[in-house]
Amino acid sequence: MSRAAETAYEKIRSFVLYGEARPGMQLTEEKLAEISGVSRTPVRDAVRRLENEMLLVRSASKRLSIADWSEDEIDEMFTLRAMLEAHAAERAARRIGTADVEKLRDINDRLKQAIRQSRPDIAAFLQANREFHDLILACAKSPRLSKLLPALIEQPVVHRTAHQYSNAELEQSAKDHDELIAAFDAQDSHWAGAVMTSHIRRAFHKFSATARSAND
Amino acid sequence: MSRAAETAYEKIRSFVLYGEARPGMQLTEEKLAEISGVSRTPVRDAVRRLENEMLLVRSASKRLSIADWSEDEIDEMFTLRAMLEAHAAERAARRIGTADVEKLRDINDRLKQAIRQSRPDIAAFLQANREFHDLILACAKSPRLSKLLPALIEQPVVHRTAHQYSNAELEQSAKDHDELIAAFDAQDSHWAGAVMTSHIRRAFHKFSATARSAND
DNA sequence: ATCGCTTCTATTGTATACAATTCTGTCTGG
DNA sequence: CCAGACAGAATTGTATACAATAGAAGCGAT
Repeated sequence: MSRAAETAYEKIRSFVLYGEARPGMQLTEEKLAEISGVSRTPVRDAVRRLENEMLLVRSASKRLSIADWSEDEIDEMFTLRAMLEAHAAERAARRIGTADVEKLRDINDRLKQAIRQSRPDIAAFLQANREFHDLILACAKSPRLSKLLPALIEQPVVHRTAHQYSNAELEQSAKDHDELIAAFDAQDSHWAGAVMTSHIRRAFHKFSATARSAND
Repeated sequence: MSRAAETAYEKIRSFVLYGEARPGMQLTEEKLAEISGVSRTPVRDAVRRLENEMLLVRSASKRLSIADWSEDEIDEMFTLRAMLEAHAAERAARRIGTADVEKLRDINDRLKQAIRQSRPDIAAFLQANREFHDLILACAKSPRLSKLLPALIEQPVVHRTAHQYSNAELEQSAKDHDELIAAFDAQDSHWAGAVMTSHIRRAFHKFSATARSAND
């Protein structure tokens, strides 16, 4: 994807995630072209990608709208993500080298710095967290997994969850990462997988709890 | 995807799977347009889909070629597929109704018919097998899973495996399906998941064995 | 002869015009 | 007042021409 298609992708994506877009909202290719400042051709390209990530949905007959996930779908998303990220951690544990373990340590240090302040820097936390998980995925060396997982990590959900975290919960995340690093050091794939599973499933329940209270 | 894009998809797909295409072979959008008899625009569309299914790969700089999976990638594919199909079976076991269980029985009866002949009809076996697994996936009622799984069930691999099956192995497949149906009847998700796991992993080892002997 | 530069060619990316489809609102007959 | 059909508008799909970019070939200097 070159310049135009790539910028279209990014603009549309941030419009959907951080802009004034609302779930279920209808869109047209032309509007999106306007937003991203390119013609419809690269827009269609970007839209295909976003459809695959299931951020956009093509309604009954080809009309585009912004995805609106049911509670069951979000549960399922977390479950699948837990399965696949645990699997990624297991693979990574068998393949990772000391250099990459060091990198993970560095990233997690930055993550700790971000949260150990009078007011935790959630953006920096999310950034470091993302890098951490991405590096593990890279160490798993599975093209397939790398293609599948992004479709399960929906930024709106991740964001919303992180912004609800208490200090203790942020610390727990950092501790999970420490333990993952320990498991990688020991090249213990079972351990790594188990830590990753509980790491994700804790996030899941945090998310559910806040979603529930928001709906009351 | 309407007419042109859809026909392009199908033509390219069958060219890749059953045509004179070879793994690693380079392709150009124009050649594909020629093959499918439409212009490059819908071809690009189809190519995107096939890239997502990882049947086509975009090499370093945007050049297209036919995917060529390493042994490790195929292992990984089976492992992921086993995880996700087992999960689908578990979900289905909790949601399936008697009508759909009946349908599964019918499909599996057709499958048995196909293999219980002097010369088993592998095409009919594959067809019924596919319907069986598709119906389970539908009963799992998870849009996400439905999007993810197809990227893991590569037809070349499935085909190659099925054509190597002995009569006993074909029968074992049918028996697995019978047991899945029993698990669904009992709404026992653990049972269903376990049967599915072993069903897929057996296929995996059959595939590996024949692949290994073919390489000697 | 080889390395690096330049030019040319092949291939992919983008814009635009037009065709096909689907949606919306209005009108007519009952 | 409602159902169904029709006309018009909006939206998506396709083809084509052209632009940008990557790859290959040729050329000369050392």
